Formats: sequence, structure tokens, C-alpha cells
Amino acid sequence: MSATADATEFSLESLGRVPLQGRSKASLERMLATARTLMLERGNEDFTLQEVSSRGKVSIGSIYLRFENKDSLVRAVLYQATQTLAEQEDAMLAELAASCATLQEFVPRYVEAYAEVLRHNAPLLRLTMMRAEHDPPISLLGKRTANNAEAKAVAAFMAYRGDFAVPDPEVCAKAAHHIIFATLARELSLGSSSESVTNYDWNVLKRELARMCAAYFQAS
Amino acid sequence: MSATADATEFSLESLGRVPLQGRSKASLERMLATARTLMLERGNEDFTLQEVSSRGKVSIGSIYLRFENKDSLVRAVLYQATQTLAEQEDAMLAELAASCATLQEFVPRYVEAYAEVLRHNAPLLRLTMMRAEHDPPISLLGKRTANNAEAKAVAAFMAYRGDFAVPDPEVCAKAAHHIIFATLARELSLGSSSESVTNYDWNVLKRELARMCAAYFQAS
Amino acid sequence: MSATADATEFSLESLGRVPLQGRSKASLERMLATARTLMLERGNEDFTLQEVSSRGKVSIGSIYLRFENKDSLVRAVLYQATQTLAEQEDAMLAELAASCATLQEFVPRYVEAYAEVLRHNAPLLRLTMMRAEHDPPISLLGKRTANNAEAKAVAAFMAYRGDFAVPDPEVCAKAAHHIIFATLARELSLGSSSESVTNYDWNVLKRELARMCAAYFQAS
Amino acid sequence: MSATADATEFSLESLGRVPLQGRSKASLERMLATARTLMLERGNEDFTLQEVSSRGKVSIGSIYLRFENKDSLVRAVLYQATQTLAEQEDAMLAELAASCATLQEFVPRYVEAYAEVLRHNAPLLRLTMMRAEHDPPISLLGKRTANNAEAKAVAAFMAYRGDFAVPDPEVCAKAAHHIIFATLARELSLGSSSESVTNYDWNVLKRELARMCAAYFQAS
DNA sequence: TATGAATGAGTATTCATTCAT
DNA sequence: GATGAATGAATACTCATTCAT
Repeated sequence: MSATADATEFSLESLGRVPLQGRSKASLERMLATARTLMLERGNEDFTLQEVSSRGKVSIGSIYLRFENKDSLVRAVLYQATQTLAEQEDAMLAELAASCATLQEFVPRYVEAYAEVLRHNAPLLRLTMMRAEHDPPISLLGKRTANNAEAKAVAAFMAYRGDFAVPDPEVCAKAAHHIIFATLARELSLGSSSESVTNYDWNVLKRELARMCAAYFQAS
Repeated sequence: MSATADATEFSLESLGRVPLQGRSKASLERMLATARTLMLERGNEDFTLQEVSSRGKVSIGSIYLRFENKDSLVRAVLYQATQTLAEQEDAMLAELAASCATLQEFVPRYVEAYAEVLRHNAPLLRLTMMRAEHDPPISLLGKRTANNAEAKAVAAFMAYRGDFAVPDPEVCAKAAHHIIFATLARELSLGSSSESVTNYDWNVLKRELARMCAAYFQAS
Repeated sequence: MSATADATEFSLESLGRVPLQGRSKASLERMLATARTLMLERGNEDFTLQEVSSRGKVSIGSIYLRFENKDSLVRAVLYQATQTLAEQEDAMLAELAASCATLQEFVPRYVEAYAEVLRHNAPLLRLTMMRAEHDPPISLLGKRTANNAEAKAVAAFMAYRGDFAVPDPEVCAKAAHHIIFATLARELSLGSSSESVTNYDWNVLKRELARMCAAYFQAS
Repeated sequence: MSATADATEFSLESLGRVPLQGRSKASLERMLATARTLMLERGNEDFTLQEVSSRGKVSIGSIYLRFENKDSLVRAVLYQATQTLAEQEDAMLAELAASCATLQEFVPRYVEAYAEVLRHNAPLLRLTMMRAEHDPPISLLGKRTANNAEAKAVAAFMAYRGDFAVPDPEVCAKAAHHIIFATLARELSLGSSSESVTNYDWNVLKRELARMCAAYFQAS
């Protein structure tokens, strides 16, 4: 299942207006990059189109030529970020699949690797999740992305089906993925600037999460 | 550890301006109730003071008599919500402690009861967590509340110390609390209006979470 | 002509509301003193009645019991300041009259002494003159005060009538007073906080002003 | 010394935002003219931007496109007024220089002409002087303007150096300029709407001022 | 009398969006 | 297509004044 599976529905073309080439494309990329930079700098969507215009060397008119309104621009940035996250998940899972022989080896490395992927993408992921609360298109994007991530994670676990002691490995793998994602995301505050919101030790958390999953999978 | 432990530092008196009685108190309560209602209705803090004034039958001036600015009013609403949540956690833990004989009995009932408490308080808890990202006083409130909740949860688990098979029950109890809270919170989207952000079945999640914790505590 | 000649028309009683005694009088004085302090601190009338209330330990209600409105309070402060200035002018002229034998001796000492009186009273005098622009009662007060000051100054000069070389000493004395007052006032910016608005040397100005008047009076 | 000597530092471009042409320029001029009209009508800066917007047929946004804030607009009006005054002083001095043969002829005509220039510009000059009290940029503008005016006046007097009887004509010219300006300004109340604040006869004042200066310059 | 809590009209400023060029 | 100047609705906050107690 590819990270770009939903490209048609959520493509820039669907969020923006037209396929572009050359100068126009470069200009579109400057808009997106500038908007993303501003969102990362401020941790929210409170940038102005004037700022995008001046910092990104794009005219206000150009922005409205590509995007229906400001929301549309923000959505495009979040869509790109979501794509990136999915691609990194894919790569991470592919690498682990190639290098882990057993479930016992896989579980802690998965927690560790997933934690780093999420940490890296946390700021925009957090904005995506916040926006999903009141923005149906982003909510839909979030659900699809989450479902894809779940499917991919479960498939990765199932490669080690024989190592599960429980009678229902799919159910457990699915639950484990949910729990791992939720815990890591929460501890990252999904974007908290510097320090964690809680002070719970990040390494301890990863270790115990792995330990908990291992016990869960081995319970008879 | 009482739910009101931080009352001095985060009391309405410290957030607002004065202790009140009678009509004044009623008026203050109308402001807070109206602001809370608006925040719940919209899922964010984008209400206007005009709205609080007209819907709450309080003059704009009265609001500024009690609160330094709009932020201060929002903080007071979140503070109250945090208090309420802590009180419900206290009550929930007290009741479980009185009625569960073993850890095996306690774990699933704790997950279930905590899930319901969080679900009930999710909308404002979500706003609190969002605001904590950029509002230091609320960030501090959130950290203290989280620490208190952790301490209370660990203590509750430790009442069943003898039932743990692991050599380090405190560490496991702490991790379990973090993981349970994070998972439940995420699944609730901490305030998602109607349906869950993910479509993962809420009852399955609760069941598996309990199962996972049980396995974790029994691992040798 | 006494400095209190206009007391009836501009008395506190006329500006405020009632004659007072004891506690009430003390409270009235606190209002006035606080308002004056605030006006001096800020160099304008932009204080609030809340500030007068809290700093002066007077209730808002009390203020409205003594004064019709804020303007009325401000006028009372300016009236008092005007009284004080007039009294200091009186004292200054009396002293000079007693100690100067000739016009030649009087002129420079008058310029010097008047300069110091104005410097001392400049901040509130400036507020009075500014307010006179758009506040008829204060404009009237200003005119009467100016007329009184003129009459007193001319009388002082006329004590040395025999020392004038010009054929029209009254005309010259009157003009000299106008010119001295205007020049000193302007150079003081009538209340400019610290430094003069212009950088023209204050001592040179006083010396030349005296020299000019002396020449003027001696011209044939 | 030209009236536009400070143009670089205090130009509209420095106070506002951009150089303009055509429609934009017309709109900028409407803003300034409307603000100036309102300031003259009321004798102070208490106009609202809504008023400028509706009376001047400019949108609020346009104002903020040209000026950082309301203060900036007010400063621009005062700057223009200061420019105008300086230009009229230049013209007046040039004309007198061309038509007066002697100091005796020059002095009364200078007082007369300067009085008329000040009378004409009094309302905005008064606002400039009031604002200078608490607004550093305007204070600086005022000081520079005053220094320029002094230099120009002294130069004009010095054209008649041979006609001075005093040993220090520069010192006297400088003092005379200060005294003439201060006296005229005060008598005009620098902006008093209709009548003078004092009731001293304006023509008498001008005559005696000239007489005084003449005597001063001729004193040996 | 005296208090001070309550009132609400009034205003500078921001910024997404439009549209004349 | 491309530009960026112009628009104006929307909103937090202040403070003189009132009036219930």
C-alpha cells in the first residue's frame, strides 16, 4: 500500500487549482514553502498572506490564482506534510522488515524507529490533528492516513505471525499500533516546541512501551 | 493528594481579580458559564466578548472587572475544567479502590472508568492541551495536573503491589498510566465533537488496553 | 489688587458643589492633591478617576459628590494652581518693590525673579493655557489672571515712573510685561518636562531681555 | 538656508511608507487634507480614523497602507504644516531683504510680516508645539525648525550689521528673534480659535515690539 | 451621605479578499 | 495571466458616569 495512494483525492491539484510548469511551478513551491516555514516558526496557522507574499516573493494575486482561499493553502501544506510522513513510515517499515528476524527483535526497534519518525514530523502533524477537529477535508485526510498507517503497521507485524503466542495476532497488532502511536504522539505533544509537555522520560517510555507490547504478544 | 492541591496558585482569584459574593458571584459565574458554553459549541476559543456579554447578560465592563483580558477569562474556564476532571479522577479511584479485590479485577475496570471520565471531559481537556502549547500558565497547570494524576494512578496500582509479577511494579504502573492516558486521549481526539477521529472501535480499544496492561504486569 | 480677587467666581465652591468641613474637607483635598500629582506626573489630563480613587483613598462616588464631572475636577486643580501663581507673583513684586531703588536696578531683578516664579509653576500653567484653548471657563480664568498680572506688573513699574525716559511709560511698561511674560513662558515651553524646547541659553535670554527693556525704557 | 533642508529626515516618505503617483497620491492627499481639516476644526488631535475615512473618501485600510498608525498620520500633517511655515518665512525674509534699505526700516516691517505669517499658521503650529511636549519625533522637528528659523532671522538682521549701535549685533539679533517669536506666538495663543487669549491690542503689541527692538539695537 | 460595582458607547488596528490595471 | 493597492468588517479594551446598597 503506497504512501501516495490517495494522491488523486488530495493532490495539490485538487486543493489548488491547476497543473503548472516552470516559473509557475516554482512560484507555487515558494508559496507552499513559505507558508510551511511560517507555520513551523509560529506553531500555528496565524500567518498572513502578506507575509507569504513578501517573504516568498509571490504576489497576493498569485496565491489566489492557485488557491481558493487561505484555508486551501494551509490544507495544501498539511497535505504535503502528511505525504512526507507516510513516505517516511514506508521507508522505516521496509528497512525494519529487511533487518529484523524475529518479533522480539522487531518490536523494540519498531517503537524506536516510529518514535523518531513521529518526532521529526511532529510540528506539522500536530497542526494537522488540530485542524482536523473542525476542518472536514483535513479530518478525512487524517482518517485515511491513520487507516493506511494502521494497515501498514499490522502487515509489518504479521510478517512475524508465527512468533505471536496469542490466539488473535491481528487484533493484538492493531491494538498495539494504536497504543504505540497514541503514546508516542502524546508524549511528543505532537509538536510541543522544545520540551515534552509531561516530564516523563522519553527513553524509559520507549523501553516500557516495547516491553509492554512484547508481554502482550506473548500472553497466552 | 487532593484535586484541589493547586487551588492557591491557580484559583480563580489568582486568574481573575477578586473574591465575590451574591450578585457579583452570580455574574462571574454567568461569564464563565457563557464562555465555556461558547468554547464547547465552537471547539475553540474564537468567541467574542460581545457574545459573552449578550448571551451571558453581563456587561463588557463587568468582564474586565473580573478578568484582566480575554486570555484570562479563557484560562479561568480551563482551570475550572481541570479542577473538575481532577475531582472526577479522585472519585473514580476511590470507588475502584473500595470495590476491587485484585489487580486482575482492577485493571480492566480502571481502564473502563478512566475512559469514561476522559470522554466526559474531553472537549475542554483538548482545549487545555492545545493552549498549553503556547500559553505558559496553562502549560504549567497541565504539567501539574498530569503529575498529580500520575501520582494518584500509581498509588492506586500500588495498592495491589502483591499481585504484580514484574520485579519493578512502580515503573510498570507509571508506564501503564502514561500509555493508558495517551491512548484514551488520542482515541477521543481529546474533544473530537462527535465521532472518533479514527474509526477504531472504542470498546475493542478499552478491552485490548486492559489486556495489554495485564500481560505487562504479569510478565516475569 | 489681591491674588484672590476672583475667589468668588472661581472658588472651589463654584467649581465643585458644597462647602465642607472636617473629614469631607480632607477627602476633597486628597482628590485635588491626587489629581494634581497625576497631572504633573503625566504632563497632561489623561488620568482616570479610578486612579484618583485608588491613589487618593477616595471613592468614585465621593468625587461625583464634589464635582459634576471629571472636567470640573481638572478645572479645580488648575484654579488652585492659578491662585498659587498669583500669590507668588504678589510676594515677588512686594519684595522687589521694597528692595529696588531705581528702575535700572528693578528691571533685571524683575526679569530674574519672574522667570523663577514661572519656572516653578510652569507645568500646571502650561496645562491651564492648553485647556484655555477649548474650555471657556478656564479661558476666562486665564484672561482674568493675565489681566491681574499685567495690572500688578505695570503698577510695579510705575513706582519708578520718574526713571523712564520715554514719554509714555505706562504703554511701555505694559508692553514690557507682555513681552517678558511671553518670552519666558515660551522658553520654558510652559512646562516642558526637563530641557527647554529650544536650546537657547536661559541665562543669556534673561540678561538680554533685561537689556532690551532697559534700552526700551530709556529710548527718547 | 532652505526651508526644505530637513526634507530627507522628515519627509512624508519617512513618516508614511511609500512614494506614490496618480490615484494613490490623490488618496494620500485626501487623507492628509481630511486629517488636517479635522484637526483645525477641533483644535486638537481628537478625530477618529472613521471620520477621516468617511469624510475623505478613503478606506481605513488605505490609511494603514500609508501610515503605520494614527500618530504617524498626525505627524505627517504637522510636518507639512511646518514645511509650509518655513517656506512662508523664507519668502517673507526674501521680500523684506529686497525692499528694506536700513535696519530702521526693516525692524517694524519684519515684526509686522512675521506676525502675519505666524497668525496664518498659528493653529497647526500650536498643535505642533503641544505634541512636541510628549512626542520625540515632533520635538526634534520643532527644535530643528526653530533653529533654522533663528539662523535665517539672524542672517536677515545681519544684512544691516552696519546699522547696529551695540557692540554685539549677533547676540542682539538672536535675542530679538527669540523675543519677537515668543511674544507673537503667545499673543496668538498659537492657535486660539477666534479672539486672542489676552485682550492686549495686537497692533499696539506689534508697534511696541518693533520700538523695543529698535531701542535695543541702538543702545550704546 | 458614601460606596464602588456595573455599564456600554466608542476606537485603533488587522487581514482575508477583490479587482482595476 | 499577474500584480498589489484598496477595501471594510470585525474585535479587544478603556473609562466616565450611574445607581443600588
